[in-house]
Amino acid sequence: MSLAHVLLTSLLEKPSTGIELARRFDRSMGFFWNATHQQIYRELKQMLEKGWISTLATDDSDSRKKTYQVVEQGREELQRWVAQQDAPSKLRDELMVKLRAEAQLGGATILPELRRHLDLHQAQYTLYQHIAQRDQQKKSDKSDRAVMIQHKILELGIDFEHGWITWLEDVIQILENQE
Amino acid sequence: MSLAHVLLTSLLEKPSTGIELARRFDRSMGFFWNATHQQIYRELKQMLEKGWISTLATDDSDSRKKTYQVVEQGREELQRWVAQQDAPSKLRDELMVKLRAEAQLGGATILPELRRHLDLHQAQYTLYQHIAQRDQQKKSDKSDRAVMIQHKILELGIDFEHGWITWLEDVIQILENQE
DNA sequence: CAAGTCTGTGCACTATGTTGCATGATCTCA
DNA sequence: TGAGATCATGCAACATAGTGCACAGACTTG
Repeated sequence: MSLAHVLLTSLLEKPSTGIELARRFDRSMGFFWNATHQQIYRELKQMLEKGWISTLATDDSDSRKKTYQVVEQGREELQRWVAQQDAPSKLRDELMVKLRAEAQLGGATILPELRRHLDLHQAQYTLYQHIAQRDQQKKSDKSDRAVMIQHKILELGIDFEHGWITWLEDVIQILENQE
Repeated sequence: MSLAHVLLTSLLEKPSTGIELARRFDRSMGFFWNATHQQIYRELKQMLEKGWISTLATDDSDSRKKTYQVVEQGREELQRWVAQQDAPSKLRDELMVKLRAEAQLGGATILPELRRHLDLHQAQYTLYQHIAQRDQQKKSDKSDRAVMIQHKILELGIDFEHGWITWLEDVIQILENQE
């Protein structure tokens, strides 16, 4: 299980409420991990029980809103997890299965799906490029290790999207010519 | 749920037993989908109940071994699923979270993990290349649509591994120079 | 031929992820 | 100021995935 560790990382970057975390998953953190708000609330509750995080005292007491921060024990747990060896994440892609299924079934029903995915990847690619540009202007402080790492992670996302786009264009073209 | 559809595709390619399917997941099919044998047996049982597959009558009756094949209803279900729209699979990568966590925690404990992943991706890349070469010799029949699609899927795998390798080498080098 | 290993199937349990709904608090604007 | 939107939290039920263990039959070797 590592949703907890994703949340610890996110909370280290900035103490937040459940919703704020969920929203961050639609952005930067979500590029390589995503979760619904229910998962997040459930996990936060468990992390609180384990003593990895605590609520900020500064919270307005008449609101139900709770802001969480990482405590020492949580930091240690994260450190332990980072050093731990894990297998590379497995790629699990429905589109590839569909392609292969269609190779067996015959027909060209997959083409619209391929085109749709191409559009989606192009949109994602553009989005990443914008973020990269914005970051470059905001913090030209390249010496900061954390900034550099975040930039590199974004770069990987861009590379992957580019790979998808090139590949999809190629496959679509081949399949179109075969019809 | 789509493990069932992955299995349908695999069974269309060749009627098989549970174990044979599991083994195939360690190879070609496993490049973009994987599952344990328990998942597979469980799913096969349900697919049998739904009437998507049947057992081959030719099976040796004193052995418990069962060979499954896709029946018409299963073929229709697969056809339906292929045409259906789905969101692109989300990338979910622990290594990226670890990197980002380490950016917050400081230290360089992540470097060995990065090097280990680099090795693993290099091994995978080499494996894919070998398979591609072997396939090229075996079936130079490029006009076959199914063969072409399988080749393209492998090519995507190769592209991804190459992307990882380049990126990891780059990041490792940068982090090493910062120490 | 007995003991050990391998093959193939499967159950039970736990972990993780998803969907639908409920509820109180806060905001907003006519 | 009160009706409706929307924010933030959460429960319950369900669906999917993964681990650990068990067991029967086949194969193999001293």
